[in-house]
Amino acid sequence: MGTITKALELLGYFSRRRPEIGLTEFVRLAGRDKATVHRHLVELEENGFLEQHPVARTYRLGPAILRLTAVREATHPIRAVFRPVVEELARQTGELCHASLLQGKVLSPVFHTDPQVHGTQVHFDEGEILPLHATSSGLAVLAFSLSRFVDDAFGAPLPAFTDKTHTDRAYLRAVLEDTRRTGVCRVDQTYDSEVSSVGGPIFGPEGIPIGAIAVAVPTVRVTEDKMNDVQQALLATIRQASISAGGVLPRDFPDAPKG
Amino acid sequence: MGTITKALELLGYFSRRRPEIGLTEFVRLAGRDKATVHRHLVELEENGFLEQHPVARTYRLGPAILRLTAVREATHPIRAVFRPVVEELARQTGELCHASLLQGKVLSPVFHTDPQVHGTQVHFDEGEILPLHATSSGLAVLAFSLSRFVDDAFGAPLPAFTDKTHTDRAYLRAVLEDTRRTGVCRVDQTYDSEVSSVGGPIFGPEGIPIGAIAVAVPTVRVTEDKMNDVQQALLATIRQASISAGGVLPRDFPDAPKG
DNA sequence: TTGGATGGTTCATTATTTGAACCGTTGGTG
DNA sequence: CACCAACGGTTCAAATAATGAACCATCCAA
Repeated sequence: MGTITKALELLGYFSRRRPEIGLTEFVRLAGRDKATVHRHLVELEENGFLEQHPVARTYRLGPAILRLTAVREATHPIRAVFRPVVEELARQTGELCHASLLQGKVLSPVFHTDPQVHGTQVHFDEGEILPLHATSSGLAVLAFSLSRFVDDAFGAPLPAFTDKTHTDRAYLRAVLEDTRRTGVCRVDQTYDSEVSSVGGPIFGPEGIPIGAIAVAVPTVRVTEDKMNDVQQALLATIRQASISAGGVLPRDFPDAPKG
Repeated sequence: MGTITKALELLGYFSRRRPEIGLTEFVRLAGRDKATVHRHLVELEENGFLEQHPVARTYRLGPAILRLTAVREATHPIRAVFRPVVEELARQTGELCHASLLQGKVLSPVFHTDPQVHGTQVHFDEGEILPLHATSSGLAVLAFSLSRFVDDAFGAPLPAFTDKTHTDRAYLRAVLEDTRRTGVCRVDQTYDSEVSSVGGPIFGPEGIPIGAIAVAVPTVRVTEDKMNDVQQALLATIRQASISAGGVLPRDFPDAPKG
């Protein structure tokens, strides 16, 4: 494994639950020698990707990350596009909604919001990369991707995240078929216990998915009527977000039924 | 120079003016062999820091940047803190305002806004790392930093950016003295021709600057009255932004005069 | 006072990176 | 239509950087 990859993976250990990490904890997480990890941390810090607390000596994500996001948003304002439509979807559905971008063969969350109208809330950690096969977002992306991409994705190991994660490829391909018919994918506790979700793809300029938007519903609030409402709202959101992002929907993408 | 640094520096070549970069242009910018640069780009892409356009083959900043920003903001929401105060300052002053965070011995811009009330506007590129000695933001940070930090900063070469950039250290130390007295630093075309600016420090929890906010004014609009108004507004903004960011002002920080 | 946990450093050894040389594709020009 | 320039991409022997075992310093709890 390349040295660059080893260093960048250190950045991926941060999360809402783990905003600051010390050297020894990094060593545990990375499984590498302390001297090696230390040198990577110093070099990331020298380049602004980390900053070290002067007293506690723990590290956190640094200003270069923020600066590069500002650069990216200045020219491809995808977060600015996602925010209003995801916030409106959250308002309509009353549930946590999140948007993510395709990163190789995983999804990288870029924005989420929870309207906080209920006593219980889905926990969402924006640092958590999402698998394709075990999430509604991921399956929605696969459903509208090229065959080669799907073959590659299914060619890799498919870990189980809950005891309801589907790993049978024939079954998953049938789910993709169904998603193509309806435009969105519905899953039940395949990634998180006690959470169901409905996800739909966001299309890029070539009519191929570049990301996804999903609505997460605690199973205690799942009813058939509610999930149908969520699905309708999501179909409209997908359309709007894709167009706002400069994308085009495939010609056979299902229309949202009127009403 | 470490391999990690070489790779991360590639990310720094992106800007509003240069949102997408091809392999050959990277080679020119980095001054390294094509095979080396290509391997670094591939490894950055594999980790989500870059994505490659499938047709044009150019690279742009990738989703991992956005995800890590979401993680950082979830726990240290500095951009969320800066945005309202910088937008209000821009509304009050009618000029481009920007906030940046200290990154080693440079400033890394994280948010800027232009109220666009005038026909002419200052160009601002959020990818551009700002030097300390040649900007009002930088000098404001230095004025309230520890002596050792200032000595280190002045111990490095001090490049000139315009023919009005001050590089005489005694002169610059006098500017720092004046800034400590007034709380903010005023400069005239030291970094950009035709642009003057007033900058002030943002303080962290230890009462030491962690960044800065500045107002940039095209020299055609500079009057003594306007710059005094800008200075007053900025003093209030610095105080508010520091407190909102969980910082404390040094006990001898000058009060904004009443009125 | 001692021991454990943490952050940090050194340098011989090992692994990775490097870049000169090469290949393929595309588009413009004569 | 052929050629050339510009660009993206690959290979592998040689060179360089990275690695990690062993060590040191500090702090805090028992």
